[in-house]
Amino acid sequence: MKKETLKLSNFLCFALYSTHHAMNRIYKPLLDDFGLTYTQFLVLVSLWEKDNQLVSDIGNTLFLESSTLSPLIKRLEAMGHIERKRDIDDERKVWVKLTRSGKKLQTSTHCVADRISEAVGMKPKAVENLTQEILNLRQQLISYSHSEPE
Amino acid sequence: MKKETLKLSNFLCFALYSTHHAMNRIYKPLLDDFGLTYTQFLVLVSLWEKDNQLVSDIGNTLFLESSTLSPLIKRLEAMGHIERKRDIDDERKVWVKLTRSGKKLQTSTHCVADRISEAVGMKPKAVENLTQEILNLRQQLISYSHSEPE
DNA sequence: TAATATTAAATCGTGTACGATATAAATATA
DNA sequence: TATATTTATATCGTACACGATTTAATATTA
Repeated sequence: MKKETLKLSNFLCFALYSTHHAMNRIYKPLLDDFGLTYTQFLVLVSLWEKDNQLVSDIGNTLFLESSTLSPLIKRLEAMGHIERKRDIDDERKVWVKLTRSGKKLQTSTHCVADRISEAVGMKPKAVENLTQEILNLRQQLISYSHSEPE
Repeated sequence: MKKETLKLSNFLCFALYSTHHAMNRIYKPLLDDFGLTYTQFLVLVSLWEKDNQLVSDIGNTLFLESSTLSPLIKRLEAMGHIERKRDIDDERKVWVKLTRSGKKLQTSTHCVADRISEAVGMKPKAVENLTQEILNLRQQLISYSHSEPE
């Protein structure tokens, strides 16, 4: 029974890991049409929800470090989807704002969400429930991280 | 209500993505003590479950490509945890086998599983249920991928 | 048997991801 | 005011992760 617990199929972490990858494999070809990666798409989603955010705001929303976001945001800027602007009062801060092109992507990527929803193939209520359960777990893990110094 | 659907917090994919990362942040310092990354750990778990596998077997188990596994397995070999050996009858195939050191790690990493279980903080039955629901979703996503040529 | 196709693993290029560190600016303290 | 500390972002090094390609070996077919 100790053996049973060690089986890969019983690992909650592996379920999360492998299912995330399975999801990403569906997203990839869909986002390729727009020249976006999944993480770049997430940054745009967060900006569509609330435009004009600091790099650190986006990091807090997506749980990502500046070492991940800085190059990624520069790529989005190079593609013309966002603009970066230093804060006038506090030049350490960088504001990230959607361009016309970045805003337009919100409409044109509607089909992506539709296809994902189709791929998931669950009733909206079931999706909502599962999402909430996973978010509860995330909350629990983050609380544990904060409580443990190491 | 269209707007509501677009909120990041309602994205099942983002729940998976961010919770996987939250899990990884707990694993990392624990596995650091053994000089392992999470993916390397998964390869070892799969070998502890069944020793002497082909690179492609491990890929099927973990849903990873040879382009990910080849360098990773070489690192595990350099650390002395596994051995690679070409098949005699079919030299395209590479068998991956645990060394004494790799086998020993199974015992010494028991504490890692304990800490993870503590961090998750759910009853075994609840963990099992959530894991199964996520695995069902993975199965659904993979089926969809296979049914869609693109 | 020779030419072709398939297969298993490895390599290459791009893009995350993170910890550690650097840089520069703002704030706190002496 | 000079010094120290903190803060926001960026850079660097390492390791995934994937698709496309390569290499070498095996299998198929003409």
